[in-house]
Amino acid sequence: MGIIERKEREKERRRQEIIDAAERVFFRNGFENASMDQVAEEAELAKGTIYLYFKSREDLHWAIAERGMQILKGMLAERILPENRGAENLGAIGRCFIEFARKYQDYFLSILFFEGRSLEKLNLEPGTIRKTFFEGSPIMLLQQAVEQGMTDGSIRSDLSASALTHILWAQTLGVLQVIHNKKEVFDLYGIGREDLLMSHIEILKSGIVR
Amino acid sequence: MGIIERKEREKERRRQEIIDAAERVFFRNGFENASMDQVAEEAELAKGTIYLYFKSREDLHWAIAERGMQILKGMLAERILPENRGAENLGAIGRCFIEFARKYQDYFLSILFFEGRSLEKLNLEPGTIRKTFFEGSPIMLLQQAVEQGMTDGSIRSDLSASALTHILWAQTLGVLQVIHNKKEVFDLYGIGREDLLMSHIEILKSGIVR
DNA sequence: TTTACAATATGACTATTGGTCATTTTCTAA
DNA sequence: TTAGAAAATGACCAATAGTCATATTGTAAA
Repeated sequence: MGIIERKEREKERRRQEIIDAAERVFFRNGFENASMDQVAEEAELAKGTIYLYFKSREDLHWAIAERGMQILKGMLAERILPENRGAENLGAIGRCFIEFARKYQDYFLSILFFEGRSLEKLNLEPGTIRKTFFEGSPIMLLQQAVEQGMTDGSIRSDLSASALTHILWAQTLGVLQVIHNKKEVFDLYGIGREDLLMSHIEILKSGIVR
Repeated sequence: MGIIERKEREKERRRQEIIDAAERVFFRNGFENASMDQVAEEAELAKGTIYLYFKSREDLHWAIAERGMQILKGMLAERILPENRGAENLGAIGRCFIEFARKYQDYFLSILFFEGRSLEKLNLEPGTIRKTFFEGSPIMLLQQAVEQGMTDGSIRSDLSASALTHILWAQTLGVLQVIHNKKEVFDLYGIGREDLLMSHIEILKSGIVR
């Protein structure tokens, strides 16, 4: 029965096409302003069809963020070298994250969007959150580097690896978020955004490297 | 002309009453679900009247966040002791921030809300942002403690005080945010939220105390 | 007291938009 | 050829932010 498989492929392709269209609309107009009607028009489908593939606007938005997560994960995977010590890899990860935020601003913002909402009332399929934020997530790569660093002695090991991992992620996210959201305020006060990032990395290094 | 002044007082009082009502509605139903009709009803005013005092829903929401900022500032001011060294004060500030987030969760969330959006497209009166986030903001108290610590030698002084200040704020906010938003995920994986906070403080201390 | 005017308040109305569902079209297998 | 499943449609609904012509209230001058 090759037909069933073909249909599945077509279904998946349509799903991707809808995400493609949604990206164009969301990225062009901003997440707050883009409407489902616009997405439908961009996808050249009726609005009802969109809802056959995504159960809500949020769901569609989430799909975009997931793409971002995958891109980030791919970038990180390239930079983490097994022959390096944990601490070095961590530095590479930090710089990589910053590069990602710059290079794929739109994807980065879509990730930021969900990091900034309570997952509790997001009404996603059970397992989705776990999948996106843990298994298969960039955070896990971070955690591996942390664990390696604790083993090879380049990173302090008096804190739990998972706690340390999530702290690093959260702190960095917080800094990137603030830098992005308060752009013009920092400009106004002559506080260099580049400086903020460098200071952040430097503080972290002093805080965890042994 | 006492009448003009009385009218001004009454106008300000009405403004505060509207914020009171909005708080009740927003806190009860959550920021996303509360409607302006509900606020109007709770305030026993017509909806149009609300818009005489606040130019948008966002504006009203902002007023709530500002109250939160003032409460936090008051709490911080109590804990910062001039006789302490900068580093000690910083520790106190960190713990105080965490206490605030716990004790005034609703206000904390309203602050988080705006820290998580781009101020750029917030369409606030010019000066409002500066006032809320800089002059008269809790961040300034933080900065004073940082500067004091640099002077008395308890805090590293190889980074600019303002950069360090905003980094600390942003990192801590990021951690609190993630802890709040991913509650159940952390529970699921047995990562203690208390641990995360303690680790965060510990890492910061190692990173900036000299 | 009366009048004129400004400040304040009202609520019906509009426009936008997320989401639904009865109906139609397309595809597949018997 | 046909019956029925799968996919697609778009008119429609409900919720809600924001507006504005009208009404009410308060004040000062005639």
